[in-house]
Parts: sequence; C-alpha cells; structure tokens
Amino acid sequence: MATIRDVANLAKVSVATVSRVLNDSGYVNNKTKTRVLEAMRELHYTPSTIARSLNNKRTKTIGLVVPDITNPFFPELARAVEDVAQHDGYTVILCNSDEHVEKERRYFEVLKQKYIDGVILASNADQNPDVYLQMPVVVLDRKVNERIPTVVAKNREGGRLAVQHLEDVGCTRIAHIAGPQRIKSAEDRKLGYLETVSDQPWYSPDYIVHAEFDIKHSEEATTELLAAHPEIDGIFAGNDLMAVGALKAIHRYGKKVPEDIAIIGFDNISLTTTLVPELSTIAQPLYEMGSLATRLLIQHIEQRGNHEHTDQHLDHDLNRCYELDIELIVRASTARKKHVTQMKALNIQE
Amino acid sequence: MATIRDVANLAKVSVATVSRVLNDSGYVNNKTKTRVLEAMRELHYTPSTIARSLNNKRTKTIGLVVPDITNPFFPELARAVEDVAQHDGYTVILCNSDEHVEKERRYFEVLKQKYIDGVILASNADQNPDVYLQMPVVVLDRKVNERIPTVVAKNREGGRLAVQHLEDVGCTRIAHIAGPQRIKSAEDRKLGYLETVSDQPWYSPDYIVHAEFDIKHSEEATTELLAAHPEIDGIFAGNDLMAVGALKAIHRYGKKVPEDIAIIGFDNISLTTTLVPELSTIAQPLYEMGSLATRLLIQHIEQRGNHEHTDQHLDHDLNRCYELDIELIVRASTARKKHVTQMKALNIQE
DNA sequence: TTGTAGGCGTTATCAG
DNA sequence: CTGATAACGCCTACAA
Repeated sequence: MATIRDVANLAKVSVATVSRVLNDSGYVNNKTKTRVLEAMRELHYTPSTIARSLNNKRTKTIGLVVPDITNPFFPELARAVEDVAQHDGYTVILCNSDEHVEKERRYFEVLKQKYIDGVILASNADQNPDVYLQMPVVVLDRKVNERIPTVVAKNREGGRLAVQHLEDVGCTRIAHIAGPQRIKSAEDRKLGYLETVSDQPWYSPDYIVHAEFDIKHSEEATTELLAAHPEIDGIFAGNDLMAVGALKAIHRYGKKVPEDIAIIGFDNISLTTTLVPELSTIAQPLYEMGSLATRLLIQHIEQRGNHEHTDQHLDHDLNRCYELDIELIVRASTARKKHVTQMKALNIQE
Repeated sequence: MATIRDVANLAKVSVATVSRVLNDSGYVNNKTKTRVLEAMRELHYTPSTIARSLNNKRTKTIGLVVPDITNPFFPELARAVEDVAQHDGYTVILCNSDEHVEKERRYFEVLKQKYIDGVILASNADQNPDVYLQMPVVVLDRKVNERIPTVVAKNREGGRLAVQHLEDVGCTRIAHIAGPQRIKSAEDRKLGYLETVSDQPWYSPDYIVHAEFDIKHSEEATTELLAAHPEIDGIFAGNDLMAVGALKAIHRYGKKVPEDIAIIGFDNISLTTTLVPELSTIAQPLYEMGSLATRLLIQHIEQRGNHEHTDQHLDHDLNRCYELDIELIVRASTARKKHVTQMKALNIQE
C-alpha cells in the first residue's frame, strides 16, 4: 500500500504538503495541489485511517449494542443506524449483549480500546448508568439516565391507545402481557394500560402478566392467563413478538382471533403483516428512531471536537429525551364487532 | 488514558519490558513482571488497539457484508458471525450493500482503509471476482469464485428434497417461484427442482417464475402464476420469504393451504413457525454456516501471519467449498392427503 | 533479563 | 505557501 511519503516523493513535495491537500487545511498552491492529486491517483493512494486515528483519537466508528440482532425488532433499528452512519462516513460495529452485564462490559472495554467514537445503546443490562458515561452514548428504545441523550417512542401514550382501541372494538375484559419490569419502555406501556383500565369495575391486577420480550415466554404466560381468566376478550401485548406468542396460545386454547379475543401488539415490526390474522399494533417509527439516535450521536461526537462550543447551528439538543410519536395501526387481529373508531371516522367523512 | 509509558514509569522499567509482559513474549523476570502487572492494574491500563494496529497491520476486526440486515435471513447469520468473532477477540463491522455494486465497492474501500483483517461476504453485487481477492474473504451463502473459500448449503439437493416432498404429499402440478437468476444458490435450487420434474408429463417451463428474494415480488409473481395455471397444487418457493408472498397470493386468490395448494419454502428462518399455517421448509444450518464461515476467515487471517505456513494443525482447508447438509422440515403448509414420507417413517418404526 | 532506538502512517506545530 | 520534525502508543531488533 502506498503511503503518504510515496506520494510526497512522487509529487516532489513534503509529506506535510500532501497532508494539507488531503485535508484541504492550510494554504497550498494550486499547481502543486494538482501535482499531488495526480500522484495520489497514480499510486492508488488512500490514507490509513489507523494512522490518522493515532493522533486524532477518532476512528469514525461507532458501536451499536443490541440485545440480540436475531430479535426482529432490532434489524430495523440497525439498518437505520447503519444508513446514517454510512452517510456521514462512519462505520458500525455490531454487538449482541444478550442483556448480560458481563458481556456488555466486555464490549465497552473492547470498544474503548478501539478508540470507538461513541455508542448507540439499545440494551442496558448494566443498571449503573455511570458505566455508559465513559464516552458519547445515545440510548435508544430504553431509558437509562437523564444525563444521557435518549430516543424513545411515546410508550405510555401507546399503551393508552392500544387499550382504548380494544375498548372501541367492544372488548370488556382486557388483559396485558407486559414486558420485563427492568425495561423502562415496557413499564411505560404498562402504565398506559393501567391508566386506562384500573378504574374499570372488572379490572384486577391478575389481568397483568409479565414475560420476556419473546414469543416463547409470552406464549407460556398467555396460556396461564387464559386458564385463570377465560373471560378475557382482549389482549394488549407488550410488543409484537409477545403478540405472536399470545396468538399461538389462544390458538392452542381453541379460541379465535379476533372473534373471541382481540389482540394488539406494539412496535409494528414487519412480522405483523405476515401473520394470519395480520396484527393490529402501535407503530413506533423505528427507522426514524434509529436515524435520529445516530444523528444525535454523531453530533455529540463532532461537537466534542470543537471545544469552543460553536453553538451556531446545533441541530439537536443533546440534553433531552426525544419521545417520538406512535400511531395506531388497525389490522385484522382486532377487526371485531362494531368498530367504533372506524365509525367515528366514517361520521367525519360523511 | 494511561499509556504504556505511564506503566513503565510507575513500575520503574522500560516500555519494552511492559510490552513483553503484555504479550508475554521474550524473557522477563517474575518479580518485575508482577510489578508491571500491578502498575497496569493501578492505572487501569489497557493497550491501545489502534497503536498496535499501526505496526501489526492487523485490527482484529472483520467486515460482514449482507444485502440488508432487515431481511430476516441475515440476522441469524450475523449473530453466528458475531458470536464466533467475539469469542476469538474479533469485532464485526456491519455493512448493508443493498446488492449495489457501488455501495459494495465503497465498503471495500472503507474497510481496506481501516485495515480490516478480512470480510465475510454474503452478498456479491460485483460480478468481477477479483474485487474480492484484495484481502481475506470468505463467501457465505453465495458462490463467487473457486479461489475464494465458500460456505453454502446443498441447495440443489435441497431443491430436489423439496419437490420430492411435495410429490410425496400428493401434488401433481408443482410450480417453482425461483429467486433471482444472478444468485447462484437460487439457480442451484432451481436445478434441483428441474432435475426432479422436468421429465414429468405435466411439466412446462411456465411452471417456473422468477422474482426477487422478498415477499412483495414473490406475491406478485405467484399471483400471475396462479392466474395462468390454476391447476397448480404445489409450490416450491425459492426461500421462506418468497413462500410468505406465495401464501398471501394464494390466500387472496381464494384457495387454501395446504388443502388446495401445498407450499414449501427454503432456509427455515424463524418466521416459518410464526405463520399460519406453519411453513414446511428445507432447513439450512444457518448458525452453523455463519460460524463456520467465520472460523474459516479467522484461520485464513491468522495463518497469513505465520508466513512459514506451519501446516501443523490447519483445522480447515481453505481451498474448497463447504457444502453443508440441509434437512426437510415438515409442517402444516404441506400436511395434506396421505403423507407418504411420514408413512415410510412409521413403517420403519414398526 | 532489561533498555535503547527506530519505525508504523498521519497530523500539527513551527520555522523558513 | 512549503518543509522539517515532533508527537500519537506500541512493537521489535539490537545492544547491553
């Protein structure tokens, strides 16, 4: 591989000059500039990022920590992250934490050693937020700490919307398969549920069961739930994957969706439209969340460089939590009885 | 961040000595060794990978190029890759090529600049194989070139198995929704299909339609196919995603799976079990493929270091194409009429 | 067994 | 405008 020195020799200038045209910093005569450029072309020269990083301390690389890329929720985020990273000249290192504290720590160690510029964290096994303050971090789809920029959806409102929709389609006994209590967004969705139903006469705390954010655990939980409470006619699942589990449990239990039990999920991952029946859900703007988080992180990284804090044009405020809008998506899994919401819509149109 | 020099000072030795204990290379007195180790601990010292890479020319980083991580086929591979990499101290850079030559080339450029140690390629937009010979590469789920180590499944045999299974369950007009002709594995599956049915009296080339490896295109293709050939009673889809598309088309067409049309996919991605009906498929050992590819790549990388070619214990032969076994998975989407295969199995057991 | 010194490829700081 | 030269943090002969 050709080095900057080779280029300098060929162009009969010093390495300093080559460096200057490389970064177009400082003055450099137009003629010598073209000479240098030609030399670079001739030698197929590309600067070594590594060598650069050695004095920069910046690598144009960010880490993306997710629990498990195999969970269909994360590829969509990952794709968004990668897209904007790529756009801004950054490269993304993928890390699967499995929500294990140890694994997560090891990753942070490695990422630090590699002089990674920052991390997008969509998994926080470590309950101690300080761990995440060692370098620029943006938290995605979780809440960890006020001091860390965060991107989430309006989970609580989503919970409300989901339950209201179930009520609208005529459900009168609505249960909630909630995600893990250690995960803030799961708790928020649960709050939305509670807010809406806790003063209903039929409500009982037993209508809430907890499970991991996956199909299997949700299926088990739903099975127990149905056994204990056969009167249930609506289920709000903590996310789409859990909704699939619920769907399976209901199916095995011999009831029908949506006729006997209506079901709504959360996230709007692509899986929702491959199911039969297609799954109603609360859509999070996944791609937007991923790309916003990445833009925040990159801004964070790049403004650390300018220590003068040139507040001239900070696109985003890094000291706040961005809560993005959610949206109710009605599909077959709640297409049931009189659909009040739809009727409202029709009235408006008439 | 503490540097090697800080450690040296604190331990009252030279940097060389510290370096030695770091890599336990060369001789170093036990006492001084412990002294150094303590100094390292005290300073929370971790060596800078960047600085190391500058003379090594190795970064302990590999690239993973996939068409689109959002396609549910790839997360499972990615996970395997990441697991093995992580185990061996490597880090994975994720690249989405969208099968665009330009994007792919840009990635290779960037990866080279970053002194990436090697690449796992699960997408080859570039038809010129030489592009991939600039650094250690292992091709996964594709075939590009004899000279590049490759890991694939027995696609052709899988095609045969799929079609035979459809015949076994009583299908007599079997169509094939084939993947893109530019993709070797898709072509191989098609060959398996052809091999099995081309001498059947009912066979017609019209029974093969091509589409992209995704739901939407497959749905369209299937719709046309059904319109032209309503007599079809079995479909072998080029992969599971395409099977979903076919499922949808059939559903919209008003026919039933598996009663009217049996359907089988390929890959055995997790989606197959969330569908109703669950999808029969030819299982590729995805995780195994990903991990084997990664082990091959790492071996490739590390044996480049030992220029003496210490053939003492080369686990794998890097000059061949690994074709991994596939397996027929029977589920509801082909549970139809008399299931000859199952009967055979029963006979054996009796 | 330990230390010195040069080099990996760039950038940044000074002089010219 | 351009050119030496010292970092950046580590490794590796080569000496001692």
